[in-house]
Amino acid sequence: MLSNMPNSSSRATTSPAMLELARMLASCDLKVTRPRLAVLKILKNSTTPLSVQELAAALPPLPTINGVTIYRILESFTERGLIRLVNLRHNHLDYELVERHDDHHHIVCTKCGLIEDFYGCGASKLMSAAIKNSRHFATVNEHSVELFGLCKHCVKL
Amino acid sequence: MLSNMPNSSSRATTSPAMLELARMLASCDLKVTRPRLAVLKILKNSTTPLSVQELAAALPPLPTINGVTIYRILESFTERGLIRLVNLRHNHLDYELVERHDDHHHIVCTKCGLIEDFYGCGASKLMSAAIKNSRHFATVNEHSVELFGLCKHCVKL
DNA sequence: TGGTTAATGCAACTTACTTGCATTTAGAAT
DNA sequence: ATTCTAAATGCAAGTAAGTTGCATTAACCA
Repeated sequence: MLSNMPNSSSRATTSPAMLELARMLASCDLKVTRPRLAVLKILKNSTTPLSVQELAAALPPLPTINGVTIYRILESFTERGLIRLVNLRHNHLDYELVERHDDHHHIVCTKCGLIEDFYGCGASKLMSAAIKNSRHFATVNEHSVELFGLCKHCVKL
Repeated sequence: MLSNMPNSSSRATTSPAMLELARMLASCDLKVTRPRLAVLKILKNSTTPLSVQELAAALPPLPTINGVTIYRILESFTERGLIRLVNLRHNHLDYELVERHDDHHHIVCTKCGLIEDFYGCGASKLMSAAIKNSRHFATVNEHSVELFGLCKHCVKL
């Protein structure tokens, strides 16, 4: 059923990368549409989390995707856990793809905004400890960890 | 010099609590003004981080504080490290007071939004490990950790 | 007690985001 | 393939959020 790609009538190449994106949508029970593929592609290829505006600016100019549609797509992706909002202390939230293993975090330079990824934060211990000590919580299954500091360049300034 | 409180001409009581707030501002090189005291008071007394709108709604109705002023106050407080923005996955950022020891984090119910605090996340180990493995970073001095799960009430639903 | 500079308030503006409704289209059934 | 239906998109309009410039006020230092 993934063979019926949007734009199947056009010259679109339906590359393996596009098939992978389509599979990601389908596995989240999201219909495979051109705007959704475009948004997902950008997030997949981005090395950093993106603001709505950055994302919108990165979309192909034609055929245009309505701004309203972008908001609705981001909302549906977030609902399905395909993407997530992260706070890199840039005074707004950024969207990023959620990976399977999901122990992906960031170090952010508080001066220039440089972002570096890191994986594995040992939060499973923390999560079980938290649940033990918690008054009101029954389960903890997700976590976010971000570190803030100065990159090698900014530390010299 | 803290004795010259704003509204010193009025009936304001200059309570010890207010003096404490004034001291917090002064120690950040922020002039002690009525709007700033009001904003700081709300954040100090709140048990949870607050959105701009929640904060604005919590301000005393009279004398009114202009919306522009609220934004500017929050900006100046953030610059001086008096407050900080946190992402509790409520689709917006919330402001909270920064405490001295600063190892204060949250567990958030992904269903009802309940927030519980926890302290001490053992991030110092993580931070030194991160700096060791980092390609681009020289120092890491702040961190944010939030946990997400289900509260005892929502887990039954 | 002034004087200086920063903070506030106000008006106008830009940008961000939402809502309702008409149109299109993906995906399932035939 | 063709048709059907619900969901997704686009468009127009509107609301809310956040910003900017400038005049006024007030904190706080000498």
